[in-house]
Amino acid sequence: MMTEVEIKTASEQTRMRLLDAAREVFSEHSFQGATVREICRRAEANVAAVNYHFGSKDGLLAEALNFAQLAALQKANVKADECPKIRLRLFLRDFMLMLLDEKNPSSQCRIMARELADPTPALDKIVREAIAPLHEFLGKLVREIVSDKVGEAELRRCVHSIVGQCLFYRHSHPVLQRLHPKLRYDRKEIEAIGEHIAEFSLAGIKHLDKVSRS
Amino acid sequence: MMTEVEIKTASEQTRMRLLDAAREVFSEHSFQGATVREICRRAEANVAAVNYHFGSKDGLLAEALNFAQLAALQKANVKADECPKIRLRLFLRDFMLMLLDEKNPSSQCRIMARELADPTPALDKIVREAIAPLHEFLGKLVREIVSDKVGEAELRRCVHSIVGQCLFYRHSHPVLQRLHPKLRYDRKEIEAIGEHIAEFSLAGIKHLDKVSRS
Amino acid sequence: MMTEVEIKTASEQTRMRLLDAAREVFSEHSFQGATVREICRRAEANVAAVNYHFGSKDGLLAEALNFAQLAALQKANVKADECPKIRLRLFLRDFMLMLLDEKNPSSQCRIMARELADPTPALDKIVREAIAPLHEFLGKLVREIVSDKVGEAELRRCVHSIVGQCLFYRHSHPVLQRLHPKLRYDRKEIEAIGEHIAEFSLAGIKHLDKVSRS
Amino acid sequence: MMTEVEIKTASEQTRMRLLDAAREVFSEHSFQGATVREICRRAEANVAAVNYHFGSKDGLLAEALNFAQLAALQKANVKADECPKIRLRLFLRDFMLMLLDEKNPSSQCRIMARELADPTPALDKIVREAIAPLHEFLGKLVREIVSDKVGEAELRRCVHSIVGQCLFYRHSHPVLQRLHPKLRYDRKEIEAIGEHIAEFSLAGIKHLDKVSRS
DNA sequence: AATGAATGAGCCTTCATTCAT
DNA sequence: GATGAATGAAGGCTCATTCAT
Repeated sequence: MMTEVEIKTASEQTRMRLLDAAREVFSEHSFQGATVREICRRAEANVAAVNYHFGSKDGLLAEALNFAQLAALQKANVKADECPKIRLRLFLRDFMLMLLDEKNPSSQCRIMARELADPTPALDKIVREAIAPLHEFLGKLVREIVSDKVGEAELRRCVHSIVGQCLFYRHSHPVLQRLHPKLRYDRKEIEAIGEHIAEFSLAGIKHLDKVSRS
Repeated sequence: MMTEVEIKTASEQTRMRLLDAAREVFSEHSFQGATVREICRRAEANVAAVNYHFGSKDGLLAEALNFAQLAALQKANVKADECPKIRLRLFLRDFMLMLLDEKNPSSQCRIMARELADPTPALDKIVREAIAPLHEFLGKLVREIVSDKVGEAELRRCVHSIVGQCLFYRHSHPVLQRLHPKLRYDRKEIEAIGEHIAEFSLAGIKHLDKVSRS
Repeated sequence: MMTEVEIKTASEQTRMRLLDAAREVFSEHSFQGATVREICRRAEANVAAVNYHFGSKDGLLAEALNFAQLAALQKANVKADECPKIRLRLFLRDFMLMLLDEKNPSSQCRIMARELADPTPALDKIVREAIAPLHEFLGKLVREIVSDKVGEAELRRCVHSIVGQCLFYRHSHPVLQRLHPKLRYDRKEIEAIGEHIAEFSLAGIKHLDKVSRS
Repeated sequence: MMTEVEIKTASEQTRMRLLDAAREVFSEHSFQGATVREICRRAEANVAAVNYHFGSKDGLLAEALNFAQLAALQKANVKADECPKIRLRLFLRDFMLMLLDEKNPSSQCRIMARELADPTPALDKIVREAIAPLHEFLGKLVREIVSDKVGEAELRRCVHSIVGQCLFYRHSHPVLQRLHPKLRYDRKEIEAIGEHIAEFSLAGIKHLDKVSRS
């Protein structure tokens, strides 16, 4: 005899498997390129399961996106009692690991990175729940580093410069593979990239700060 | 009375209209998302016209991509008898105008930016003919700025940082529109962005150069 | 109230209707000439049904072909405890009924006869599962009639002569209709044809046997 | 300056090349399987040439068919002052060479053999101009061998048996290639086949004659 | 007269979705 | 509640044919 919890879980298990499979497939192909059938096949579920559980392919994407890890990263970073430069370094290392490390189970950021360019019904949610907070977080962090003389527009561009560098490695992955076939994104390489972006960006930020003051 | 040139082009006009429409549609949707029918509709041509003129949708993409303008930019830049820093500034301004200015008829870079993440049969061509030369060009330019102490890997990452910042504005356009609805990419704004990327990157490059020397 | 068998078949009915319609259409037109739409129309099924149930048009042909009846004929013939000549007569009568009798639901042989000349992906299967066994069967039967003096090549040609005569009536049906518009293939006529082929062939075989011995 | 004859020939040459190419392609693929483009490609003519010269694909087939060689064969055979049995042997040898010898430029019979089963607008012409005369010719030839006791129906079946054996080798060529991959239709093999059909058929005919007399 | 360009109907197939159980 | 079966719109592409020169 099954307990109610077990029954719930049994019913929830398919749901979970679908979400996992969806994250996998959406991060490999684009939203358009992914097919409901492939997702259901990997989740060992019926073709109709997606529509049954999530209403539509769009609904599945919306639910598959869960930015808890990204939010946790920011939260943890804010708590860290370090100077802002060190916190930027730490954040960039973790963020790049999240974006590039295949072993990292959090593929939401990889999906997010894919969908940026191709407006999906889910894009509004992505922007609202993940990207806007991320930009805000980075904006505050940079603001801690620079003086008030740096204008909002310039500050925003600094954030864009940082985010742009990070996303580039994820977004242009197929290109980089062709340009440098030997390159492997192991943990060491990813950390080196994070470190590079931090150094590069901190120098850029400081320079712009200095220019603004004068 | 038609001139000889006009007669020649008369038979080429459909071809041109198809290429123009293709560039439009490919840069709006992804390669997968674009449909031959939509392209033909805009080109006021028959559905079969694409296959007649270009063999296939793939063939159309391959022909629609023409990196002449990007190559010209690099060529002109190399000829400029300026110091490398100024040349980087100039290049970034022109490159951003190419990527962002809607009035700029060269949408190839916009298409290119789209296809980076989603390997298409045409990606190899894009990498070979446009991206590899671009990276090589920027690598040489950065090398002129830094000392030999900076290793190849670090130099490559500097190029990635520059390209990443540039592509971000094109690639994340739908996102940025949602984040900052008021922002308009007029010529002045685009030039400011180019200037920002130049300042930001030059500072980053110089910093990494200094670190390498020590 | 449905029996269990009916329930089982209920979900298979569309499949069966598709197979029946396919056999009909494939035997009327060639594989190339037949269209999935026409098959689905006759089966009162959706255009996508063929791909859903059989993967492709090729897959449908492969499944539509089922040589059970032809194999059964050979099996039953082998068991018959008669002299080989009588068994040849019996086989030819049944084979011609299979090929020509419109009332005979086994249209596989009619499809088979169509595809012989126009290699289809399914031809290999047809040859392997139907034609090769048929030729082997007839080869053995003829061998029982003739002495060992008759060489393999000659024996094979005897089989070809028999099969050629049989297929002619099926294959050249449209021609024969035009040549002899009054002729109807009722059961009596078909049996007369089978009897003719048997007499004609037995005489040919015996003659070649005699020639080989001398 | 071109002479009128040369002009005519120049104009006729494309026509001829189209007919040659059509015969080639029609005998390789079926009428449906053959494409106008492929024919024009081989004839080094424009895609529109077929419709220009022959009105349609159907018209091309109708004109491509020319049974002169087959008719000549029959005519020559009738003139031969031999006994009917020898004339049957001769005819079968030449007919098989016409059907099977790739070096034989007369591909009409090969086309004819293809189209028998798939009613084409051209089939009526084929039957009228080639098949009916052929059957009549063979009917007369067989009649010379047998007594008046043999009925018309039986005589007709004898003709069918002969034609069926001959066409089998052409029609089932793809099958025979799979059954006996080593077999090659060189001149020697073709003549052996013709000889076999003659011996086999003569024995069949004589037997049926004897049966009818009794 | 003769052709490169263009046409549109139709092909097989794939897709997200809905239906009947 | 959950699923195998079925749907129909749309996809890229091929074809014989026609058009404009």
